[in-house]
Amino acid sequence: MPRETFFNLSEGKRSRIIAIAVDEFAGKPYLSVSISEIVRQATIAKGSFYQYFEDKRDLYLHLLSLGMAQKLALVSKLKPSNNSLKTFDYLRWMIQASVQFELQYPQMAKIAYRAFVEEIPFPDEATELTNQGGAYLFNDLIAQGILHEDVAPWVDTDMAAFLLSTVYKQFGHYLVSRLELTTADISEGAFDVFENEGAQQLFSNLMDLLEAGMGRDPEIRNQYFSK
Amino acid sequence: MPRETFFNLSEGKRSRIIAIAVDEFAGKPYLSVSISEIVRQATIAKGSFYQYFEDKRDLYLHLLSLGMAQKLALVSKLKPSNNSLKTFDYLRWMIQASVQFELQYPQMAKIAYRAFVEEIPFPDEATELTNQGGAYLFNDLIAQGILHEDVAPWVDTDMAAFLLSTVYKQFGHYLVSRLELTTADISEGAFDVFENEGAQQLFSNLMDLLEAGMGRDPEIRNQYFSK
DNA sequence: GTACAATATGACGTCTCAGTCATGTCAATA
DNA sequence: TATTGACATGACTGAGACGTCATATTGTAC
Repeated sequence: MPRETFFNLSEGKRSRIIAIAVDEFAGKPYLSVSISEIVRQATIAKGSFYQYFEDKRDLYLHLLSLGMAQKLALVSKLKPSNNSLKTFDYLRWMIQASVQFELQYPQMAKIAYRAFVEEIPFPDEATELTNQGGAYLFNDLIAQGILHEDVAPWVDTDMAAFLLSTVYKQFGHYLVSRLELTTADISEGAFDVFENEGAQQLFSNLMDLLEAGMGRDPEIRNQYFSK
Repeated sequence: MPRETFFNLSEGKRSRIIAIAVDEFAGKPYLSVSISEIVRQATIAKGSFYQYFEDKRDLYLHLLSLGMAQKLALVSKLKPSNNSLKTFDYLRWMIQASVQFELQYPQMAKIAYRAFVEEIPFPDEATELTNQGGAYLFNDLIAQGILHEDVAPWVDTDMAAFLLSTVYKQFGHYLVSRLELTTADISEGAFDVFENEGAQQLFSNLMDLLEAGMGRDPEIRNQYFSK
């Protein structure tokens, strides 16, 4: 946790420092981010930094938790009022919301992504913060889906969860390159995946792919029961 | 390319240096790997290193190309004599071969993986070396699959290629954790995905998932043609 | 206006890094 | 034996890293 001094700072100064730090940690691996560079950009003294944060790790974990709070806020806002979606509708919503977050807060998303794929010197604390979106979420979803007969019973729950969480984590990247979105397109939340036609078509195609594979297609189901 | 001096070294010394370097680059991001540490472990002088390699980048690119050569060799060895596999059989083979490589040369696989997901200061040269396994391969595969009527025509080729290449790159990690393989299990090529029953079952389930989703299932096909 | 706490500062210590270079070693050749 | 050239060495440079600390400045309360 940042020191009290940091929270006593003026809103402007605080957010300027955070913005610069986010920029740095989104752009380089943890080990390559330099505190000296951050204080240079923020035009604060080195000593001031260490009055705000215990150390580099402290700043980094603070950014991660800020990002998670942002994501939670966005997801709550986007959550459909209709509470009992079918499995694949819910899945589609989850993926869309996650992609929307990535487009709206690309730097935060990148920091979280780095926490997954790159090594940081303290994996435990970091994964504790970012574990939203891990595979266990999808395990539940699929297990429920099988119970509700949305998902075929022959599906290996664990494997399907792997597949979904992998897609979940990577789909944002793909969508950006596929739709050739520029930073201008997506800055300031200007892009809404729930509204954009191209994005919706991609989601539909993806869900068709997944659902046709895992849905209770009569053919497959018969194969299963005939064994 | 390493300097001539390096190739004049005794086989033992050369491979010792390479093994240590592979270890380091597999264990840390590029920017965090230290030449000083490598020469320390290899008990060679700093100056000697710079007689073998131009610089850090030179060593790294050499490792990448070694890895790609290893992969190519393994894949050629594993290639089934039957040359005209159906799309999904071919896909299954590709994924299995890739996973086998990852199990047999886990460090090399990790280096290549890092080249994909982490930033390195010279992306162009690196991706040129590692571009095997990129999405364009799968684009071709699916396009051909549609032509040969193995793949449903409504499938978005590009999207499916994204899905497959993503799975392709990540499945090895998953298999290791799912089958709870230890380093002892997989060292020295002791593990053969083509023989192991648990692995084969997982591959079957994965392919069922994918094929049921993308295969020419009559139901889906009818939906497509009725539009 | 004075006293005291909170905040700001940047030079500094200590460390490690990539890369250099003058010097040393040694085997093969003449 | 003398020469030569390939290979080995590690102290050194200059840069940059994280984190500290003595000092300066600002702000608040009386």
